[in-house]
Amino acid sequence: MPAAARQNIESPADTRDAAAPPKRRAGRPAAAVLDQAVITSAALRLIGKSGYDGLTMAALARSLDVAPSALYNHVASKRDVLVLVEDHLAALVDVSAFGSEPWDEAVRRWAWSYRDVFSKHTPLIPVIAVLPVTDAPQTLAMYETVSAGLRGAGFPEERIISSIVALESFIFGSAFDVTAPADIFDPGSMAESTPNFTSAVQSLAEQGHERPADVAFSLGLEALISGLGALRK
Amino acid sequence: MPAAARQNIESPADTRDAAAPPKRRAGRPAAAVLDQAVITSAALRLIGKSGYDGLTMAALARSLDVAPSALYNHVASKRDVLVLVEDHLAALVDVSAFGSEPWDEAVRRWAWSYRDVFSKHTPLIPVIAVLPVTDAPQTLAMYETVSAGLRGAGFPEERIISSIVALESFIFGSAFDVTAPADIFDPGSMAESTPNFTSAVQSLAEQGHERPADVAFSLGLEALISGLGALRK
DNA sequence: ACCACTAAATGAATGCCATTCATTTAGCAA
DNA sequence: TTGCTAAATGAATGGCATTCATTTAGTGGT
Repeated sequence: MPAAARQNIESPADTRDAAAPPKRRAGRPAAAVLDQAVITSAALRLIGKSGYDGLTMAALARSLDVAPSALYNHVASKRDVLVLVEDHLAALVDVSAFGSEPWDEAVRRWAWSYRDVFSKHTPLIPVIAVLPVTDAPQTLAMYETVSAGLRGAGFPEERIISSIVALESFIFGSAFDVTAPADIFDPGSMAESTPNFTSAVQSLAEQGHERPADVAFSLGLEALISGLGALRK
Repeated sequence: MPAAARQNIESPADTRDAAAPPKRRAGRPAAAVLDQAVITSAALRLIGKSGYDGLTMAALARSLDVAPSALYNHVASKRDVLVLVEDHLAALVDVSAFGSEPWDEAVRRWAWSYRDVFSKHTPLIPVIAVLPVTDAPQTLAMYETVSAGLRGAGFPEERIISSIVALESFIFGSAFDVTAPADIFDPGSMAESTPNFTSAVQSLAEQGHERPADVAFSLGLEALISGLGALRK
């Protein structure tokens, strides 16, 4: 299966229609049905419709009107499918402000965009966080842009990667936070034994923020931006 | 499916009791074998030995010399087992510096300890991050201590929870980072097309830090501490 | 024009998995 | 003594990712 090697994610393709044409028995098709781009966009469609629980190799194959085993001619494992999806999403993260805006504003827009994209795809985070950059070219391209931006802003060379990692860690953690239920901090019957926590929760609730996760994200992000910025040359 | 191959719980791979005990047929035991504490510690032992991939309901039952279905008398689902484990770990996080040290030093110790505990248990993070506090009393106790500490340090009431969430998001993200492979940032064949990133990686590597993840964590944590601290009353 | 080779499909099989359920029985309360 | 219930069993269900032998349509070489 030499063709199953990863890399290079192209743009999405067609929308497969549901009308089932005459089913061939086996053998080489008139034209190859599958490739990594087709698999990636089918996976994204499936995730959008059924969530990550619905993303199974069987369901993915079904959505492409293909046998599950056929996928393995193009992908070595389900994890590979997740990597393809991840790299596709990385291209959606907005890095456009690097080069046109001051560094801190560029970081701000990048971080919000990054969090927003992956808050809808939190099951990918454990995959991304330990994924060698080589396997994800779009992700690598994002890092290149951010690195260049920080260097241009006067970040010392040896602190650029650490700064990105710190920001990214915060972003990933915050992406989970977005998906938490609204009442996650309701102490319920334990309220009496946790007075400080309970009143802090109450006090935040009284502020009536629409999305409390945004408040925490803004707070942390601004702290990181000013803290990291203070260490520039 | 052949019933013979389905379940062999009488596997000799038993760590608990080398002497084969007389196996009862069914019915109520002389004394109940299982409860949540027993299940929790067996799960921790199993995770320590085989990792989270090895934590299956079947393996857990086997380690307790019990049928898999017996677990469901004490736990509603595998997720429940994970919650039990999570709450056990929360009790290991060091909050002792709150009350005996200045707030920033207390936060520092808490954060490092929190990260260290969960960096060995990253599969729990997607569970914790959306878990209502009511379901995890030890975790709630931790929040109470931290809340009290921040209040004592002059944090405005309505910013306490957001500050904790920001710190916790950073901690969770950083816990993943600890488990990343050492060469995660090796650009490989893409080095030429990513000069800024590549030289930043190179420059960090030349510093020769033993654990690069610790550098990023320290950098981000100190930024958060000073940024959040600046907003006190 | 033939032929060999190979990429890309099939469908069956493997060995997992979590969870459900009818059944059994020990021990306690009445 | 009777009857109820908690806590166990073992079988069954319907998933899951992955592997493999097999098939066949094109393609490149002669």
